[in-house]
Amino acid sequence: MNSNLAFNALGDPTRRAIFEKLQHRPMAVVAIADGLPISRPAVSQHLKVLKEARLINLRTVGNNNIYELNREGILAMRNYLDKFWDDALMNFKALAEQTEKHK
Amino acid sequence: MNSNLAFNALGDPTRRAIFEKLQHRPMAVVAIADGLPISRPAVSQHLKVLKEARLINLRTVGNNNIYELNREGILAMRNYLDKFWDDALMNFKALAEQTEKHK
DNA sequence: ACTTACGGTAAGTCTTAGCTTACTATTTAG
DNA sequence: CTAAATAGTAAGCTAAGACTTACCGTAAGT
Repeated sequence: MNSNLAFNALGDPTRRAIFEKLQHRPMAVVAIADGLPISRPAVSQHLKVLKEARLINLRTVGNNNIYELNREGILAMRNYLDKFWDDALMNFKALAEQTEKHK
Repeated sequence: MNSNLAFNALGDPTRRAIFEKLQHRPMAVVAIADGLPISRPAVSQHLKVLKEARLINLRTVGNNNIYELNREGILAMRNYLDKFWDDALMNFKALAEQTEKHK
């Protein structure tokens, strides 16, 4: 699973802030950078990481680069956590049965 | 929501490795460190971060500190992603309607 | 009691990654 | 056609955090 990149991407608070900004609407880079306490190039670098993690998509309109959420990566993370917890329950159940048998 | 700590915690690849080890069964610190390419104290430090993020729990048995997954933090992350995507869809829908009206 | 195993904390080092400034390219506006 | 606006990349700095060694406590076994 390559949720690895996604977890890594959302591990940074600034990237989470950008991510949550894009929840409201797709935005151009300048708009994303507006309000954030870092420079515009720094934002570009964060966007690159989020894009490679498949958490956001790029759509170019003229000279504007519009970024928007990418359903794919977000649901992949959700599914990872779902499966993770399900598998954990399975393992714990198997472990409990084994311990029981061992008596 | 303080999934912030959780996302931060899982942002590190070593901590993800520890997290996934604990998926199989609860383990003592020495067992967790076994196989990992870092020292035992380093593992302790990672465990502290995971614990503060409510992703794992500590259970002391004699001189053994047994760590195990914490349902609370894991489901909190899952719910965060769920709600995040649902809200995004709502926003996009509202945005589309507004744009339509504007014609 | 003494020793061994477990494991958390402190202090210090060093690498990584996040940031800035500077530069370049492209596109739209006037 | 020139100017202004958008945005990505490069190079270099710096601070954060991941790691190590050393140390200390506590519990269990002999």
